[in-house]
Amino acid sequence: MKEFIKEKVKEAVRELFKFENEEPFERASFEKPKKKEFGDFSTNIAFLLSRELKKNPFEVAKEISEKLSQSPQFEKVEVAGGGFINFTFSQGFYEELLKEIVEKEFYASNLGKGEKVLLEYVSANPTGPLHVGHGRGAVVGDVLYRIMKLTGYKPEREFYINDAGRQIKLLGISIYYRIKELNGEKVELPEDAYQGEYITEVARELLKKNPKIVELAEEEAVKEASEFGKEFLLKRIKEDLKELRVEFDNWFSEKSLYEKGEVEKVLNLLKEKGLVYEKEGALWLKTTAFGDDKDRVVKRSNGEYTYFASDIAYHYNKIKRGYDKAINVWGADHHGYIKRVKAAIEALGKDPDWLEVILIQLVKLFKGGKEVKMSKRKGEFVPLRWLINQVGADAVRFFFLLKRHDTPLDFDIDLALSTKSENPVYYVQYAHARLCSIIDKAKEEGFYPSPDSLHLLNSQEERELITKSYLLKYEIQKAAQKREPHRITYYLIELSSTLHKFYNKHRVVNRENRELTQARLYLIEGVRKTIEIGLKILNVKAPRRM
RNA sequence: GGGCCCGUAGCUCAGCUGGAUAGAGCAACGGACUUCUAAUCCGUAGGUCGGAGGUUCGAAUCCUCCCGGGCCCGCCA
Repeated sequence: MKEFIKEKVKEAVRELFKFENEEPFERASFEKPKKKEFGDFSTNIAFLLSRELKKNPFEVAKEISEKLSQSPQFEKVEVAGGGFINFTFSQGFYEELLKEIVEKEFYASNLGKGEKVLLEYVSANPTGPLHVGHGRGAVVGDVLYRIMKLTGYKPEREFYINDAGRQIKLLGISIYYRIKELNGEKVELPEDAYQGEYITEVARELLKKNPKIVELAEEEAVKEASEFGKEFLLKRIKEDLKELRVEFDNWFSEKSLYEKGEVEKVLNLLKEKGLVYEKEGALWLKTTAFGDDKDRVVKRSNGEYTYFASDIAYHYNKIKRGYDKAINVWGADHHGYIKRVKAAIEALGKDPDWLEVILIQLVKLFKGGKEVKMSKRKGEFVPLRWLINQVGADAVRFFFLLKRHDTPLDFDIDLALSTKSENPVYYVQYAHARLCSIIDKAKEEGFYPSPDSLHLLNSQEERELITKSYLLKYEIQKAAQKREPHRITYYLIELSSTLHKFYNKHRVVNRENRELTQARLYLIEGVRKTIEIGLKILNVKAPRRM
């Protein structure tokens, strides 16, 4: 629709003004105007062209509109507001759109042109169950993946497992102490140990599996506890993700980077470039050469590599795997880290814009008007699983996409459980169920969708349903381009609203008028399909009955 | 001190690569069920888009400064 109008206008401009430069068309807006008096589609192209052509916008707009009025797809083409060109579609054009909606994959496109994109998200440490913050990142990543797939990108999903380094050792220590405790010893937990209840659970499991662990020397036991805990908790994380319907193509292990010597290799590479130096017994990367505020340690004076070091190796690995683009979904608390990683990427000879970082802001839970919090003292977060059990995966997914990912989200649990229109999940799902119910009812009475008499669909509400449904295509494109999956939820709420409005004004099944009934059923089927696709992108259920 | 993000209706937020009279939902008030699902719809009311300048034919949107809020600045991950 948008491309169609753009092409039409381009053609007209070429003929009228012998103007070939396409650049203004890229900057111009071709949109559905907010006010319906302004027609079905509108463009500001005349304003942009007026500069190039040295003519006043109104004149330019007028010439274009006169030319295009003759096209069969438009009922009228008018100039308003000093230079906007407003298009009103002809009945025939609506009919074509509707047929495309019902019969084709109208929502897919090739915007991404086969670009290979690596989407990395969640990447939680296997040192505890997922919390709600992880969940938000998971849903954003997962939905972005679906959106990019529909727009012609070649996305891949990856979870980076931090299964090496200090936090894993600490996990082992924490479990070991709990084992001692379970064994009747009185223990004082180390300051920085993981305190959560789940640690005791892991300890109990380990003790069940290998009761002899208590007889081992501390170092040995801790090592075993680390290994066991890591596996156990990773499994738990995978279960949590499954509950949320989030999947991955690759599970990438940090430890494997060390085992294959990739960390060492990449540091040597940087050393050869003269970007790594020694100071105070530690190894530093000269990130300041690429805009960072200060240089960063990659190997500590005690001989251990930093997390940053393996991250450099990880990103080097991503580069070597040949992706056109890498997108990382991170918690907002990591934002100070972006510059450093981008500096490393540049140091490795890659354009730092190759890496894009999507920051996920905090999620706060509210119930009964009060914030839900876990014990702050123990540094615990609300587990994702708990939230899913409260409101269900559908509501969790939908609510996580109710706001742009970079703004803090207040999650109202009572609202998510409400079965009124105030709850947007129900509002949208209800629209779908309502449509199914009409179609079923019609079937009982012997009516079926048919495109034979679509000319009867000429009311304001019907036309709006058609254009609104078709807009899904452009919403998906915008969401992909701007990496903003929440646009789809907003779109669905709007489409549902348009549908409910139609429903309250027009009756679909009408025994007196078979032609109109079947044409409307055809329309309804198109809308139903559109909502279903939209919900599928969010991976939220589209119920036939509620 | 440096950096990033945010400030839009009573509340929660859309809109932000500049475009026409700034939009939803909730809350408030008044209506619509002998009807394909009232889990819905219609109407009323509600705004100096934090403030001040600037750029422009045109600014919620871009630039500068100020005010207010959040987050980050470790040989942690």
